[in-house]
Amino acid sequence: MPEVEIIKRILEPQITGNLIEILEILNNQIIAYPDAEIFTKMITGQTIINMSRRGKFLTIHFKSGDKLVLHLRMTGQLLVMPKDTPMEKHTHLLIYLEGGNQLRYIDVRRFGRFWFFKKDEIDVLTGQDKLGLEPLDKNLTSHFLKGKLGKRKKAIKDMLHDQSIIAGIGNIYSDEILYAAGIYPETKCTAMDDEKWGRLAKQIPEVIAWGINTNEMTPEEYLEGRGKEYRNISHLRVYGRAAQLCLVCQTVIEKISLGGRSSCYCPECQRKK
DNA sequence: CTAGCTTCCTGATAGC
DNA sequence: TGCTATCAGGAAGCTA
Repeated sequence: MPEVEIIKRILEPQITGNLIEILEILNNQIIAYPDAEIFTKMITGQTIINMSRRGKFLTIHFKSGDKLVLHLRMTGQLLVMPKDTPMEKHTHLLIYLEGGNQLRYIDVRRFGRFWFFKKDEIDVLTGQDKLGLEPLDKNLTSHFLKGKLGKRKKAIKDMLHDQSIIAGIGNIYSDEILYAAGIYPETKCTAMDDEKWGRLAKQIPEVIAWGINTNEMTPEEYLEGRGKEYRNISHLRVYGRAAQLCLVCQTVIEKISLGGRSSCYCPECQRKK
Protein backbone atom coordinates (compact mmCIF):
# COMPACT_ATOMS: atom_id res chain seq x y z
CA MET A 1 0.00 0.00 0.00
CA PRO A 2 2.73 2.60 0.72
CA GLU A 3 4.19 2.04 -2.76
CA VAL A 4 0.75 2.36 -4.38
CA GLU A 5 0.00 5.53 -2.42
CA ILE A 6 3.28 7.07 -3.63
CA ILE A 7 2.44 6.19 -7.23
CA LYS A 8 -0.94 7.84 -6.81
CA ARG A 9 0.59 11.02 -5.34
CA ILE A 10 3.15 11.28 -8.14
CA LEU A 11 0.87 10.47 -11.06
CA GLU A 12 -2.28 12.35 -10.08
CA PRO A 13 -0.89 15.86 -10.73
CA GLN A 14 0.74 14.63 -13.95
CA ILE A 15 -2.45 13.31 -15.52
CA THR A 16 -5.25 15.41 -14.02
CA GLY A 17 -7.00 17.56 -16.62
CA ASN A 18 -5.55 15.58 -19.51
CA LEU A 19 -7.57 14.37 -22.45
CA ILE A 20 -6.83 10.85 -23.62
CA GLU A 21 -6.17 11.02 -27.36
CA ILE A 22 -5.26 7.44 -28.13
CA LEU A 23 -5.20 4.22 -26.15
CA GLU A 24 -3.07 1.39 -27.41
CA ILE A 25 -3.19 -2.06 -25.86
CA LEU A 26 -0.13 -4.15 -26.65
CA ASN A 27 -1.21 -7.15 -24.61
CA ASN A 28 -4.89 -7.98 -24.17
CA GLN A 29 -4.09 -10.18 -21.18
CA ILE A 30 -3.94 -7.23 -18.78
CA ILE A 31 -7.46 -6.08 -19.62
CA ALA A 32 -9.80 -7.85 -17.23
CA TYR A 33 -13.05 -6.08 -18.19
CA PRO A 34 -14.63 -5.44 -20.63
CA ASP A 35 -12.81 -6.83 -23.66
CA ALA A 36 -9.83 -4.97 -25.11
CA GLU A 37 -11.76 -3.51 -28.04
CA ILE A 38 -14.54 -1.99 -25.94
CA PHE A 39 -12.01 -0.89 -23.32
CA THR A 40 -10.11 1.08 -25.96
CA LYS A 41 -13.23 2.59 -27.48
CA MET A 42 -14.69 3.66 -24.13
CA ILE A 43 -11.56 5.37 -22.80
CA THR A 44 -10.45 7.19 -25.94
CA GLY A 45 -11.56 10.82 -25.78
CA GLN A 46 -12.16 10.84 -22.01
CA THR A 47 -10.78 13.57 -19.75
CA ILE A 48 -9.11 12.65 -16.46
CA ILE A 49 -10.33 14.56 -13.41
CA ASN A 50 -8.45 12.82 -10.59
CA MET A 51 -7.05 9.64 -9.17
CA SER A 52 -7.78 7.66 -6.01
CA ARG A 53 -6.49 4.66 -4.10
CA ARG A 54 -8.34 2.00 -2.12
CA GLY A 55 -6.21 -0.75 -0.63
CA LYS A 56 -3.79 -1.59 -3.42
CA PHE A 57 -6.24 -0.58 -6.18
CA LEU A 58 -5.86 2.64 -8.14
CA THR A 59 -8.71 4.38 -9.92
CA ILE A 60 -8.50 7.01 -12.64
CA HIS A 61 -11.72 9.02 -12.66
CA PHE A 62 -13.04 10.63 -15.82
CA LYS A 63 -15.11 13.80 -16.25
CA SER A 64 -17.94 11.64 -17.61
CA GLY A 65 -18.20 9.74 -14.33
CA ASP A 66 -16.73 6.62 -15.93
CA LYS A 67 -13.62 5.15 -14.35
CA LEU A 68 -10.56 3.04 -14.95
CA VAL A 69 -9.58 0.71 -12.09
CA LEU A 70 -6.21 -1.01 -11.95
CA HIS A 71 -4.15 -3.26 -9.74
CA LEU A 72 -0.37 -3.42 -10.18
CA ARG A 73 -0.01 -6.73 -8.32
CA MET A 74 3.64 -7.75 -8.13
CA THR A 75 5.62 -6.03 -10.83
CA GLY A 76 3.30 -3.52 -12.45
CA GLN A 77 4.72 -0.07 -13.19
CA LEU A 78 2.67 2.95 -14.15
CA LEU A 79 4.68 5.88 -15.46
CA VAL A 80 4.16 9.18 -17.28
CA MET A 81 6.83 9.98 -19.86
CA PRO A 82 7.24 11.84 -23.15
CA LYS A 83 5.74 9.79 -25.95
CA ASP A 84 9.04 9.56 -27.84
CA THR A 85 10.73 7.73 -24.92
CA PRO A 86 12.09 4.38 -26.17
CA MET A 87 9.70 1.61 -25.34
CA GLU A 88 10.78 -0.76 -22.60
CA LYS A 89 10.38 -4.50 -22.81
CA HIS A 90 7.12 -5.70 -21.19
CA THR A 91 5.18 -2.54 -22.02
CA HIS A 92 1.54 -3.57 -22.31
CA LEU A 93 -0.46 -0.36 -22.47
CA LEU A 94 0.11 3.12 -23.90
CA ILE A 95 -2.23 5.99 -23.09
CA TYR A 96 -1.48 9.04 -25.23
CA LEU A 97 -2.24 12.20 -23.29
CA GLU A 98 -2.96 15.59 -24.76
CA GLY A 99 0.27 17.60 -24.79
CA GLY A 100 2.74 14.90 -25.77
CA ASN A 101 3.02 12.72 -22.69
CA GLN A 102 2.17 9.07 -22.42
CA LEU A 103 0.93 7.07 -19.45
CA ARG A 104 2.55 3.65 -19.83
CA TYR A 105 1.97 0.34 -18.13
CA ILE A 106 4.97 -1.96 -17.87
CA ASP A 107 4.73 -5.33 -16.14
CA VAL A 108 7.34 -8.08 -16.37
CA ARG A 109 5.14 -10.77 -14.92
CA ARG A 110 1.83 -9.58 -16.33
CA PHE A 111 -0.12 -10.15 -13.11
CA GLY A 112 -1.52 -6.61 -13.08
CA ARG A 113 -5.08 -5.99 -14.29
CA PHE A 114 -7.22 -3.14 -15.67
CA TRP A 115 -11.01 -2.70 -15.54
CA PHE A 116 -13.26 -0.04 -17.04
CA PHE A 117 -16.66 0.85 -15.58
CA LYS A 118 -19.38 3.15 -16.89
CA LYS A 119 -20.69 5.87 -14.58
CA ASP A 120 -23.59 3.87 -13.18
CA GLU A 121 -22.06 0.45 -13.50
CA ILE A 122 -21.60 -1.32 -10.18
CA ASP A 123 -18.15 -2.79 -9.71
CA VAL A 124 -18.37 -6.27 -8.29
CA LEU A 125 -15.57 -7.59 -10.48
CA THR A 126 -12.46 -6.13 -8.91
CA GLY A 127 -13.26 -7.24 -5.37
CA GLN A 128 -12.99 -3.68 -4.08
CA ASP A 129 -16.44 -4.03 -2.56
CA LYS A 130 -15.08 -6.70 -0.22
CA LEU A 131 -12.11 -4.72 1.05
CA GLY A 132 -11.66 -4.16 4.75
CA LEU A 133 -10.45 -1.09 6.63
CA GLU A 134 -7.73 1.15 5.33
CA PRO A 135 -4.59 0.73 7.48
CA LEU A 136 -4.85 4.37 8.54
CA ASP A 137 -8.56 4.17 9.44
CA LYS A 138 -9.26 5.32 13.01
CA ASN A 139 -11.60 2.36 13.44
CA LEU A 140 -8.65 0.00 13.23
CA THR A 141 -8.40 -0.66 16.96
CA SER A 142 -7.22 -3.48 19.17
CA HIS A 143 -10.90 -4.30 19.77
CA PHE A 144 -11.59 -4.47 16.01
CA LEU A 145 -8.65 -6.79 15.36
CA LYS A 146 -9.41 -9.11 18.24
CA GLY A 147 -13.08 -9.23 17.22
CA LYS A 148 -12.33 -10.04 13.59
CA LEU A 149 -9.37 -12.35 14.08
CA GLY A 150 -9.37 -13.55 17.68
CA LYS A 151 -10.94 -16.91 16.89
CA ARG A 152 -9.07 -17.61 13.67
CA LYS A 153 -6.70 -20.55 13.71
CA LYS A 154 -4.21 -19.22 11.23
CA ALA A 155 -0.95 -17.42 11.92
CA ILE A 156 -1.29 -13.68 12.53
CA LYS A 157 1.03 -12.92 9.62
CA ASP A 158 -1.26 -14.78 7.20
CA MET A 159 -4.28 -12.89 8.45
CA LEU A 160 -2.61 -9.52 7.96
CA HIS A 161 -2.65 -10.33 4.24
CA ASP A 162 -6.42 -10.83 4.21
CA GLN A 163 -7.61 -7.80 2.25
CA SER A 164 -11.18 -8.20 3.49
CA ILE A 165 -10.03 -7.37 7.04
CA ILE A 166 -7.40 -4.69 6.37
CA ALA A 167 -6.86 -3.49 2.79
CA GLY A 168 -3.30 -2.87 1.73
CA ILE A 169 -0.88 -5.06 3.66
CA GLY A 170 1.35 -7.38 1.63
CA ASN A 171 4.32 -9.54 2.53
CA ILE A 172 6.77 -6.70 2.98
CA TYR A 173 4.69 -4.66 5.39
CA SER A 174 3.35 -7.62 7.36
CA ASP A 175 6.98 -8.43 8.24
CA GLU A 176 7.66 -4.81 9.10
CA ILE A 177 4.51 -4.45 11.23
CA LEU A 178 5.12 -7.64 13.21
CA TYR A 179 8.73 -6.65 13.79
CA ALA A 180 7.68 -3.23 15.10
CA ALA A 181 5.00 -4.85 17.28
CA GLY A 182 7.38 -7.51 18.62
CA ILE A 183 5.16 -10.40 17.53
CA TYR A 184 6.45 -13.70 16.17
CA PRO A 185 4.92 -14.15 12.67
CA GLU A 186 3.69 -17.72 13.22
CA THR A 187 1.76 -16.79 16.38
CA LYS A 188 -1.75 -18.24 16.01
CA CYS A 189 -4.49 -15.63 16.27
CA THR A 190 -6.05 -17.66 19.07
CA ALA A 191 -2.80 -17.35 21.03
CA MET A 192 -2.69 -13.54 20.83
CA ASP A 193 -3.30 -11.74 24.13
CA ASP A 194 -4.72 -8.22 24.63
CA GLU A 195 -1.27 -6.71 24.87
CA LYS A 196 -0.29 -8.15 21.49
CA TRP A 197 -3.54 -7.00 19.84
CA GLY A 198 -2.86 -3.58 21.29
CA ARG A 199 0.68 -3.41 19.95
CA LEU A 200 -0.50 -4.64 16.56
CA ALA A 201 -3.29 -2.04 16.32
CA LYS A 202 -0.78 0.68 17.21
CA GLN A 203 1.91 -0.45 14.77
CA ILE A 204 -0.23 -1.04 11.66
CA PRO A 205 -0.91 2.67 11.03
CA GLU A 206 2.50 3.72 12.32
CA VAL A 207 4.46 1.39 10.06
CA ILE A 208 2.28 2.11 7.02
CA ALA A 209 2.56 5.86 7.56
CA TRP A 210 6.32 5.48 8.01
CA GLY A 211 6.44 3.42 4.79
CA ILE A 212 4.68 6.17 2.86
CA ASN A 213 6.99 8.84 4.29
CA THR A 214 10.20 6.94 3.58
CA ASN A 215 9.08 6.12 0.05
CA GLU A 216 8.32 9.75 -0.76
CA MET A 217 10.16 10.86 -3.89
CA THR A 218 10.02 13.43 -6.65
CA PRO A 219 8.47 12.59 -10.05
CA GLU A 220 12.00 12.77 -11.47
CA GLU A 221 13.33 10.21 -8.99
CA TYR A 222 10.32 8.03 -9.69
CA LEU A 223 10.89 8.10 -13.43
CA GLU A 224 14.67 7.82 -13.20
CA GLY A 225 14.84 4.71 -11.16
CA ARG A 226 13.12 4.09 -7.91
CA GLY A 227 9.64 3.89 -9.41
CA LYS A 228 10.86 1.45 -11.96
CA GLU A 229 12.16 -0.99 -9.43
CA TYR A 230 9.30 -3.16 -8.37
CA ARG A 231 10.56 -3.23 -4.83
CA ASN A 232 12.37 -0.44 -3.10
CA ILE A 233 13.51 -2.33 -0.06
CA SER A 234 16.61 -0.45 0.99
CA HIS A 235 14.93 1.39 3.86
CA LEU A 236 13.16 -1.63 5.34
CA ARG A 237 14.05 -2.79 8.86
CA VAL A 238 13.47 -6.53 8.68
CA TYR A 239 12.07 -7.63 5.31
CA GLY A 240 14.82 -9.02 3.09
CA ARG A 241 17.39 -8.81 5.90
CA ALA A 242 17.78 -12.52 6.69
CA ALA A 243 21.24 -13.34 8.13
CA GLN A 244 21.87 -9.64 8.80
CA LEU A 245 21.83 -8.14 12.28
CA CYS A 246 18.71 -6.76 13.95
CA LEU A 247 18.88 -2.97 14.01
CA VAL A 248 17.64 -2.96 17.61
CA CYS A 249 19.42 -5.82 19.38
CA GLN A 250 22.05 -7.07 16.87
CA THR A 251 20.64 -10.60 16.88
CA VAL A 252 20.84 -12.39 13.50
CA ILE A 253 17.56 -11.99 11.56
CA GLU A 254 15.99 -15.34 10.68
CA LYS A 255 13.92 -16.36 7.69
CA ILE A 256 11.12 -18.91 7.67
CA SER A 257 8.49 -19.99 5.16
CA LEU A 258 4.92 -19.25 6.18
CA GLY A 259 1.87 -19.85 4.03
CA GLY A 260 4.04 -20.18 0.94
CA ARG A 261 5.95 -16.95 1.40
CA SER A 262 9.08 -15.89 3.16
CA SER A 263 9.05 -14.19 6.52
CA CYS A 264 11.93 -12.42 8.15
CA TYR A 265 11.92 -11.77 11.88
CA CYS A 266 14.20 -11.13 14.83
CA PRO A 267 14.17 -14.13 17.20
CA GLU A 268 14.96 -11.84 20.12
CA CYS A 269 12.56 -8.93 19.47
CA GLN A 270 9.80 -11.28 18.28
CA ARG A 271 9.92 -14.15 20.73
CA LYS A 272 7.68 -17.17 20.31
CA LYS A 273 6.55 -16.93 23.92
C1' DC B 1 -17.27 -20.03 6.60
C1' DT B 2 -12.44 -21.48 6.93
C1' DA B 3 -8.11 -23.52 5.61
C1' DG B 4 -4.91 -24.98 2.35
C1' DC B 5 -3.23 -25.57 -2.10
C1' DT B 6 -2.40 -24.21 -7.12
C1' DT B 7 -2.13 -20.99 -10.71
C1' DC B 8 -0.46 -17.08 -13.18
C1' DC B 9 4.52 -15.07 -15.02
C1' DT B 10 9.68 -13.69 -15.89
C1' DG B 11 14.13 -12.85 -14.22
C1' DA B 12 17.70 -13.23 -10.77
C1' DT B 13 20.35 -16.34 -8.49
C1' DA B 14 22.04 -20.81 -6.59
C1' DG B 15 23.94 -25.15 -7.42
C1' DC B 16 26.12 -28.60 -10.19
C1' DT C 1 30.44 -21.72 -19.28
C1' DG C 2 25.94 -23.45 -19.48
C1' DC C 3 22.36 -25.91 -17.84
C1' DT C 4 18.31 -26.69 -14.54
C1' DA C 5 15.94 -25.75 -10.18
C1' DT C 6 14.29 -22.53 -7.00
C1' DC C 7 12.44 -18.37 -5.37
C1' DA C 8 10.18 -13.81 -5.53
C1' DG C 9 4.53 -12.76 -4.04
C1' DG C 10 -0.91 -10.61 -4.81
C1' DA C 11 -5.01 -12.60 -5.19
C1' DA C 12 -8.37 -15.50 -7.71
C1' DG C 13 -9.97 -20.07 -8.05
C1' DC C 14 -10.34 -24.40 -6.52
C1' DT C 15 -11.13 -28.45 -3.17
C1' DA C 16 -12.30 -30.39 1.19
